[in-house]
Amino acid sequence: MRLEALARAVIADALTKLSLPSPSEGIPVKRPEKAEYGDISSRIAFLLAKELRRPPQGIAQDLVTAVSHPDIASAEAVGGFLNIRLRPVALWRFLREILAEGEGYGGWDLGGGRSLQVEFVSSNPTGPLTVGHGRQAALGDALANLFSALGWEVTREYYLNDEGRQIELLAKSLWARYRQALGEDVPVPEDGYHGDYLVPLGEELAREWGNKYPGWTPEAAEAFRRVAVERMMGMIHEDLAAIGVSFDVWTKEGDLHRRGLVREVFEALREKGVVYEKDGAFWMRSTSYGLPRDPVLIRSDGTPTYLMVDIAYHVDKYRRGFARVIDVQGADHVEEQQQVKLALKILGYPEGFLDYCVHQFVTLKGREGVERMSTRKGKFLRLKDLVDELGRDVVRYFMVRRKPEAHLVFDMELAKKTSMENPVYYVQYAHTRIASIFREAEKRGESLTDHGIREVDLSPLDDPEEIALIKELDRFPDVVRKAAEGYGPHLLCEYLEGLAGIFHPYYNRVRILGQGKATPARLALLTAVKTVLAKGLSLLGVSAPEVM
RNA sequence: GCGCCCGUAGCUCAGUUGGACAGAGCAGCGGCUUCCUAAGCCGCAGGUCGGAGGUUCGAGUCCUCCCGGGCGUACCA
Repeated sequence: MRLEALARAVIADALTKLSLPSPSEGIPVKRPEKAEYGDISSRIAFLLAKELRRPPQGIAQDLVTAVSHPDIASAEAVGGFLNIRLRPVALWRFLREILAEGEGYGGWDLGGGRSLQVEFVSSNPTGPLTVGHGRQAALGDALANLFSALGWEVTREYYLNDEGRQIELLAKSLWARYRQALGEDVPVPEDGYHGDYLVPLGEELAREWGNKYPGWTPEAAEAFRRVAVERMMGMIHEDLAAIGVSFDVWTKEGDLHRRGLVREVFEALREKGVVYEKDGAFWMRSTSYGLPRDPVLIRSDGTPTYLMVDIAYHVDKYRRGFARVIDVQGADHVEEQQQVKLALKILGYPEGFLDYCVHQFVTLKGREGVERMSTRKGKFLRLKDLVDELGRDVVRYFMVRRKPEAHLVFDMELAKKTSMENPVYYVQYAHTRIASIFREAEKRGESLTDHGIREVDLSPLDDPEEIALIKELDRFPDVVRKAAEGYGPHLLCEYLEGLAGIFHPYYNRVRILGQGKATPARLALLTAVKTVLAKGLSLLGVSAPEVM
């Protein structure tokens, strides 16, 4: 049992003793910011005050007299709050439980093995991945890890849009580069892809194919489309490999069409009476449901829009048996998201099935020319290049360090620093230091065996920083849960930096080895700290090195 | 114009279901290292939480309006 659970149990017991009602929303407990307010406090008296028509402080005082538990050192009523302080023995027991759980510590069984899909990146194969996609890759992968830790069966999925107008433009842009390589002055289409990355490929095709495609014919379009998509996918795979993200399922847009799903879902919407025809196209009556505009589902040339396919894709996800789907997408897709959600609602799919994790964009501070990135204009920094420069861990960590819905200013200066000013190294180095102590302990014959860890006397852990460390370790599972459910891996960064922030000063001040009875106790504590640091970092997709 | 997001210390940002005098890192200033790695540690200073109303015993947190910034507002994806 952890701190919050213990406090709730103790307070529930006191309420029963006093014949007071227990609030339906549960007993609120919180770790106060100030040490003088104890280890854990509750504002329960405020909740009961209205119902009982008594001042909170009086209720809190009654609770103080009724609270009794061998783990509780003291209870106080201050300004209506009930402040509880624990005996160290309770914390030692928490630590022992953490050690017993080992690497599984921090996990939950909330998912119950149900299947959940995280769809992310899903960048069109029109160019390599940019730094912006890097945020999505890091974010999506971290969320997938977090939901796995919550007990969900997680599938990572990439939606591959390998058809349509953008791909046509890509093909034509590549063809233009190919003609240029043959010495012809063919411009890249105005709204095409102007990035340098197509130049060497155009040269390559010029060598390989010679003057086989002098004009932009259907045959040329097909040939250039095929090779362009293939090569762009190759680059995307390189970028994903660089940042260390892999997918379980790749779904191609073309497959959805071939299965007739798009048509079927369109007809289903039509039967619901939300489709109308205008100017030769078919529109969805979204404004009737409060959305700002009606979107086109089927163009006047008979082809479905991206939205229509997207709706069908999500129907497919439901049929594939996912209990929950989280799409990680950029803020420029918000309207699209509203439309998809509306369509699913009209079709009768459950409300909570689909949810979006929307993130804002990345700007690079300290790098000229790529403040605002655009794949089309060829103004971007390739993800792989950033990873090559900074290392995977740094890129990953920086990308998830801010809450998704806020703009991310990627500080190149800070990211390049290898000192502990760089938060990634600050956290990793805490892990490494502990590993280093363990190696030293081994040398000196002071290290703990697995058996020893279970049996060790923890009572020497009475230093305020040792107590603080245990309390912080005790918080870890809640952080994991909040980071997952709130789509906020940044909370995990905060937590890890905080934990490292207690450890480093402690390490600096307190000797671990050669301290008699205190040594095994401290080694046990550091074992738990190390486990939690490693687990936290791994949830973010960041390594926890033994040596740096 | 309309929709969504953001606006907290010089900078980059946290702030859990509204709660106890508003926090961290960096930058600034001042100290500290014979040690299990100084790729460090300690301390000081710094904010009318964009502005104005409102709800509440209590608002950085909820509601309304305004200001500033971003994104979207395509028969593109």
